[in-house]
Amino acid sequence: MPVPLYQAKAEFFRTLGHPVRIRVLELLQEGPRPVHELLADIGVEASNLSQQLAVLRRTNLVASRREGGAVLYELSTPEVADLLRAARGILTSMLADQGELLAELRGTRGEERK
Amino acid sequence: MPVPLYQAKAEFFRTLGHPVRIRVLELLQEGPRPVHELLADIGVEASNLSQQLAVLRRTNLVASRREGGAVLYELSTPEVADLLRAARGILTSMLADQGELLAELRGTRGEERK
DNA sequence: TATGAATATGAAGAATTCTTCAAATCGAGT
DNA sequence: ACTCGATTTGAAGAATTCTTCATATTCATA
Repeated sequence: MPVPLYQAKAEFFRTLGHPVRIRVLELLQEGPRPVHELLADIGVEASNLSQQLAVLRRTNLVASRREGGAVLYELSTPEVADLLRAARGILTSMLADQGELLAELRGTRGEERK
Repeated sequence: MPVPLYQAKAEFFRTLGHPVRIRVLELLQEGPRPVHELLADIGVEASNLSQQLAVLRRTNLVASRREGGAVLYELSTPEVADLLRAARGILTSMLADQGELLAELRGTRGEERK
């Protein structure tokens, strides 16, 4: 039983534990996209997005290449889609059960915490 | 497109972003287990494990019930297994690619950090 | 080569999460 | 009721992660 693997797994999940990073990954599922486009879709400061992209790059979840004036990002492996799908499955079934954030699922907007 | 859902997803992944919590989930895949047994398998302080179990409980990833003198924990949904499997898939393929932590995968033990 | 748009980087304070310690709770058995 | 083992809780400082600001790069084009 590989011991420090748990550490690696935890780090991996922690990488996904940020709303901007999640959005980026979901957007990239549809194919490569330039930063300025991500920037437009997700509404955060450019430097903030860049920081999050850097995190995703470090962990090799995404890769970037320059295309003319812009930088394109893409998923480094399509398997990420599987993961996101699995997560979506659990989340919706859990939310359905507890029914707590169901409103959110329907787009009600709001900002509760715990 | 549900907006604050990204927040919920991020929180969900962050919940998985801790080595002890990952181990607990993996152990629970094999079925319900009493705390003292988890405690023996994972080598941490009782109060630490308890804190992590509390986190998993809050997010409804696990459920607990009392069985005589001990408290049993179990996954609240077996779908968690899918998620962990998907993560394992990505991780191993990524590690294989970069080959960086491959040694760990084989049980070589060690403690490097970037 | 100078200018500008796009993107990245470094650093600092704010916010969040971890770990640990001490103390509380809950039953079981006496 | 009392005590013991098992588990949880609250709190505080340490450690990590976020956000933001200022500045740096990089390339394209004038």
